[in-house]
Amino acid sequence: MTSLAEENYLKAIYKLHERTGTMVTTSALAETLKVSAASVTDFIKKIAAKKLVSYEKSKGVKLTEKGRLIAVSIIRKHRLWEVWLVKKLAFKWDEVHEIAEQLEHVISDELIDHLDKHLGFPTTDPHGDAIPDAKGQFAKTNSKPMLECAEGDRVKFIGVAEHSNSFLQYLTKSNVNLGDEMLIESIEEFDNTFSVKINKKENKIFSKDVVKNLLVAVVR
Amino acid sequence: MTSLAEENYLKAIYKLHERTGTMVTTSALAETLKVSAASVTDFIKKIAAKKLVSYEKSKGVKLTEKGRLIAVSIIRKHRLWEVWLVKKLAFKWDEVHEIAEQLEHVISDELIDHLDKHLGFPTTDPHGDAIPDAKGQFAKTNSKPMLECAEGDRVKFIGVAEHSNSFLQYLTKSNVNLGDEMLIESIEEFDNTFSVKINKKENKIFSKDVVKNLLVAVVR
DNA sequence: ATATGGAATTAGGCTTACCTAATTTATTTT
DNA sequence: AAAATAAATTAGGTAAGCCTAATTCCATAT
Repeated sequence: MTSLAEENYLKAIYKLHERTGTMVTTSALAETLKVSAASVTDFIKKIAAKKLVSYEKSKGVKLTEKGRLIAVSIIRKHRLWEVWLVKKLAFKWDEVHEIAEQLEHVISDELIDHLDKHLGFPTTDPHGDAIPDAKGQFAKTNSKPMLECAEGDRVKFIGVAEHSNSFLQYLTKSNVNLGDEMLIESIEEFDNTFSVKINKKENKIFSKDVVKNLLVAVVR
Repeated sequence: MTSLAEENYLKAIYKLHERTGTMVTTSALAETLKVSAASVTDFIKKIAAKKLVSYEKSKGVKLTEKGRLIAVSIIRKHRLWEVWLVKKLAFKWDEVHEIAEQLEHVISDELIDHLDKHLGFPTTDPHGDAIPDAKGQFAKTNSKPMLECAEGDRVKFIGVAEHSNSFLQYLTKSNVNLGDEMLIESIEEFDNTFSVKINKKENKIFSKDVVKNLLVAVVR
């Protein structure tokens, strides 16, 4: 049995590790889970005893394979529910996170299998994040932040590195959508402002804060 | 805030009251919730303090209007999710209860509104139970157990009084489905065995245990 | 009116997941 | 290398929701 708290800890550890590539610290977990550091230390000991994480005292934690599989299954569920909310229930991409945070904890493999089928076995969620398969495998993508592109690159906008509502709403308001093709016409060297032509029509100016969070795949 | 335990107590109180028409006893709640009577007494005091139930010591509890509204909203969610599971995800009517028991606790009025719309505002669930509206109102039906019908009655099968998997599976196996039209050809007075013609085609024999759990509406 | 058996409540505890305050450990700065 | 600072851990506690055992309440039969 995996409790709600356990699922949330494992997911948080997974995401923090993905972001930093290092062991996950007590303070980082306390921060993301909005609990005290003391609570984290406590809890970590329990899940370490269950072999869900390996724990080096005062250094941090890492998921074991067992823990990773649970974390990935939660992420799979979260992302499938997000697809459902957007595709079938007509929610906007900035409205689905909190609801999916609840739905992801519903336990039923059959439910997830049926949902996956109902959605046509999607491989990415509404923010462009990959949906792992039932075995915990991610299809690998070749996306990178637009910030790393060069002038003249023709790219496709396939994901966001930042999931805050304000960023998502900024994109919506600017009529920038997943799947858009973008031609990078010029880059202002001084402040990394990008001048981009979208879908061969409109021209847009993106600040550095925007382009570092736009994930793109180079076309051709 | 309403906790998971609270939602389950309120729902159980609602259903037991619906069944018996009287105050709900500690032992009945302990039985349905699978907890000890002592736990029930404890918990009842807490929800009584929150004015969700009125409690007469050693006599039982009754929902207040506040408590009833919460209970009904859980039932509404449960039944809408069941419709979704059957209509959209192709589950069978005997497979949806446990999953809906989890989904019913997801909190988001917007989600339920969107789901309701996605399903075309259904008024009954896959077992024929009425789905209350967002204000907690039930459309009233004129169903009764087939046991109360007379020979020659032409009725429509619109619900089940018993939701056990074994009964649902018996009906499925017998190819008896919600919406079927049934003509009661004869009733064996001795043991209340009913002889019924279904959809003007097949003849079926139903035992008393079956006919008391088939809810029907008289046609014409 | 009283005894009795079943239902309900009280008393005292447990576990989970959290907390604050105090202490220890690790990392930087001087 | 010692001192200062930041991070992590330990100690001791809380609330929710459950438990068993002991006690009290209540309906019914005598």
